[in-house]
Amino acid sequence: MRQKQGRYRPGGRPASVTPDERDRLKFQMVRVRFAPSPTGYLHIGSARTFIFNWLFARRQQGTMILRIDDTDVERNTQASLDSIYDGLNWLDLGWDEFYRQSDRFELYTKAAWEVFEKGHAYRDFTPMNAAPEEKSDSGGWLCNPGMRELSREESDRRAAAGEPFVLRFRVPRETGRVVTFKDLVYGDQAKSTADIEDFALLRSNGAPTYHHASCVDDADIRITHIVRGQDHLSNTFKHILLFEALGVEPPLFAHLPLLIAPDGSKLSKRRHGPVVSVMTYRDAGFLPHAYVNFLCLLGWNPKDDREKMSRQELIDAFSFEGVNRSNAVVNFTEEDPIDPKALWLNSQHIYAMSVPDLAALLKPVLELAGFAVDDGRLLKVTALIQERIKTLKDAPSVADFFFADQLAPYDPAELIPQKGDGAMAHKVLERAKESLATAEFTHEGLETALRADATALGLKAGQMFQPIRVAVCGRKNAPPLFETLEVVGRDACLKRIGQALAMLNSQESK
RNA sequence: GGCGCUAUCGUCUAAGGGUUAGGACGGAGCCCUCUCAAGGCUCAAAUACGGGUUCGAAUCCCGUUAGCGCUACCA
Repeated sequence: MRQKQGRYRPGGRPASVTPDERDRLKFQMVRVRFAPSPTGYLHIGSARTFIFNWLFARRQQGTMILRIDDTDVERNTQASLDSIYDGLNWLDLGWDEFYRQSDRFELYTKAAWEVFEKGHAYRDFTPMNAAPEEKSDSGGWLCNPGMRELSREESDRRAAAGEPFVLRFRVPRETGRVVTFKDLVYGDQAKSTADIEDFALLRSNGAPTYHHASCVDDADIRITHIVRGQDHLSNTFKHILLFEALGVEPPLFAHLPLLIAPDGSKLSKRRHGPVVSVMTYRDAGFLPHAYVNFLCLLGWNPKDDREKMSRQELIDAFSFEGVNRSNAVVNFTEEDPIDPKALWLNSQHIYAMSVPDLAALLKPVLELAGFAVDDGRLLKVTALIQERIKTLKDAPSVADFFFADQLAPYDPAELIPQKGDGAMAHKVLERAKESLATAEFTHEGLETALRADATALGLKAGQMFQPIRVAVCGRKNAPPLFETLEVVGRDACLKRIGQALAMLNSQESK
């Protein structure tokens, strides 16, 4: 499968392109990237950004690139990186090329000093922990006074003397120029250079900043469309200036509305807990594609009424025209941590699966719950529970009685039918015991026999069936009775009915 | 504070000058029915506020309010 190509394999070689290929691809081939920084697990908002990039790439027959933005050595951890891969692998979408910024530091350093030599950057020797109060005053925040105007000689002298500095971009604000670009989602954007601050390119430890490394990489790997969260919309003006200083044409931009919490705040692990991690949805028994489908519907629509869509349908329908501009709330509460619509969409995808496919997914879940799972029986059970589970994780609690040797304890009062009493339950179960011992053990045969029994006893169908259901399933709600009996099997049915009768007897004797 | 972005049912969204403002989730009710589901039908539920422009505004413009983002040697 093409999508599998880019899957991360620990120890595997990352995909790459040769310079020759690059020139060929440059010829208007769409190239997009997802660029997470490994400072935590894969956030659902990041996952959605990845998905939109992927959809656009596939739609345009372009290239999907994964780039790890790990320029901040202080904050990045291997554990975070691994959990991001876990999340991406679960989504099962894949990528075509891979880059890691920590492998490419020389590229950024070289580019930064080129920008400096061209006069678009200057050394700022202000100590790292300098008082920030100055910045909040009007105008003062644009740059640190004095440093911008330092002569080249003085700058070189202080640098040679070992004084630490950050390399800062020189925004051409005195020109009064207005930077503009057309965002594929948000439309025409404009900002005066007078309102753009001198941002850092290189830290005092020599490491590049996000803005710098990101732009240098985007230029180097020939990204054609930057598709990212709307939180970068304001940063884009800086990036355009940097692209120009680097001497390259800026790519196109498409910013995506953000995913937010029900109270309007941004999703955070501290405040909102595990709902912000994609792994939560895997662990909750979601189908990866169902969750992808759900995320797509947050901030995008196919311009018709479709909700449940296949991967191919999403690819075919995707465009930035369909992306809207306001942030989308992920609907969850403390009691109900999963968005109800996500749950519904998951159930829709489960219902649409073939029984063997679903059974294959259910098997490990049931085994994990401690059941010995026979494949033949699993297929039959799957058909019966398919419309009764919303997630894979629902299966053990819905299908337990098909696999357990011994039923979980239940209240014998549940055996008593509507408008009936213990005597009626007793009568029903005795009669059923006889019928089940001799009836043809298929759902048709069982239905014929048990309906005849109900008539013979002068009972309504429900009054006849409910005690049997409870005796065999251990609860009032279960799949259709005759199919269920058939799958449970004659011996187990008779045994459980016998146990139910014993429970009724001991109740009455009290 | 400065700059930028956004604003339709509780939530996700459609309608980009003329509709009884549509669909979906969730909620309520009914039907189907051996229970539970699934499915079908019905109901409640929205254009933040104020000004314009126009014969006509959810839609265009301005303002207000609210939310979000950027304003780091985080990304």
